[in-house]
Amino acid sequence: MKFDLLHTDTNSKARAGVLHTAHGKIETPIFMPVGTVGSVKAVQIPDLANDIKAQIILGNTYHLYLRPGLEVLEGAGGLHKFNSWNRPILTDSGGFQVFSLKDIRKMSEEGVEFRSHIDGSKHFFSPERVMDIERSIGADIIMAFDECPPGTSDYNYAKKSMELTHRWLDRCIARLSETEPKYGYEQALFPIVQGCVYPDLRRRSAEYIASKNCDGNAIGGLAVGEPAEKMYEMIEVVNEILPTDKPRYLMGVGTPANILEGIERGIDMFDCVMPTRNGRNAMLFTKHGIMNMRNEKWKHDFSPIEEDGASYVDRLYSRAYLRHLFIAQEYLALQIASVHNLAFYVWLTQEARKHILDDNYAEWKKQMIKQVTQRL
RNA sequence: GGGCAAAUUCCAGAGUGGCCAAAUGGGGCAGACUGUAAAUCUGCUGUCUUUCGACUUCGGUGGUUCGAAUCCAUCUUUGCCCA
Repeated sequence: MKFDLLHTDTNSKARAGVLHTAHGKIETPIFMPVGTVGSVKAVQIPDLANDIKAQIILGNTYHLYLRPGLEVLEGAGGLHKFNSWNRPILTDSGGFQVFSLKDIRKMSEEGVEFRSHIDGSKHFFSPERVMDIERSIGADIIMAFDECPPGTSDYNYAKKSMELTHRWLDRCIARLSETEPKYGYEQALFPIVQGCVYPDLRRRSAEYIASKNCDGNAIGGLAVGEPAEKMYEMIEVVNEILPTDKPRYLMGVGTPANILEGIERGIDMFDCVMPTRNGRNAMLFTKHGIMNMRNEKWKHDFSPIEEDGASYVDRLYSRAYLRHLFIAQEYLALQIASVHNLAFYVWLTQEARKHILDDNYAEWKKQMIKQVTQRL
């Protein structure tokens, strides 16, 4: 995997680059839609590719392992063939589920025992097991198995958790070196920086992760309950250490404003469920602000969803119609909102890229943050 | 023409003497959501007040009672049955 850093903004740390994978290139900074179970919820592949212009999507190791299971994924010839997305895919390792499923899992040095959220059955994830599963899924970028501790963790817990994540990383790397890709193309491992909101831990973690010389590096354990300012501070601390010639992925972030702030601090890749989940819950992100499409104020507003929006749905449908679909609980509402939000998110990162290449990112960002945080 | 039953807050529908401004569901209004256990969850939904609380409501009117959505009389309307 190769990363070309094209330009760094003069007045900020924002970067524009190109990441080359076995399934095509990714122009960074980029937002990556989340498709946990192998599907970006409510969105068809043609819309994802042609309208939203997604360049890479996510899948989740834990979810795909439980359902449909490895036999089916291997039988299909990997996730790309299974879900018909022939562009790059990144799989998360299940590390986030160590956080989100904290009530139905047990952690040890060896790994994590999960109770399936589907049927309660027991499953054991070790770093080695996770690497094997990610080989079977066949994503272009595979995440190391980590623990994502809550943003409210105390120093001692954060330190122990970070050290465990580091030991698990070594085991991931070892396992990967002992195994071959199953479908004949390269899979790149991205390790994950942890350390909660503690600068010295973040520094130590970033140094450790950087020393592994992987094809890209991720920052995890942010936007999990800590204040946004802490998150920005941690990004700054970590990005001083992570190599500039490798892509940096901020995991699970975030709001449009979070993403713009992240880009300014040198992040290249983002993913978040917010555009899809919040979209399904009637929240639209636009370049002019946030809209709750269930609100009565749209009832008689027959203007387009977003006149100058990035998707065809923005001009095809009116606000009043979309509100009607949400109120009537029509499936089409979920699809329109998801397509709109994802198109906006991808547009936002690609627009940021243009302004980085034009060397005026910082001032553009300032204006854009004002717009996107408004409530319409 | 006669008999029976019923009328409750936006709707449906509980409540059958004090714990009732009135269950529950729906509808309506607003909010939350950050590597997806989420097409989910939370709050409000008689009026006034920041709170405590006050006031007006259960088809109409008039009674009984310390106290009525609940009991009585009568009227109105609706449904069913008999002519």
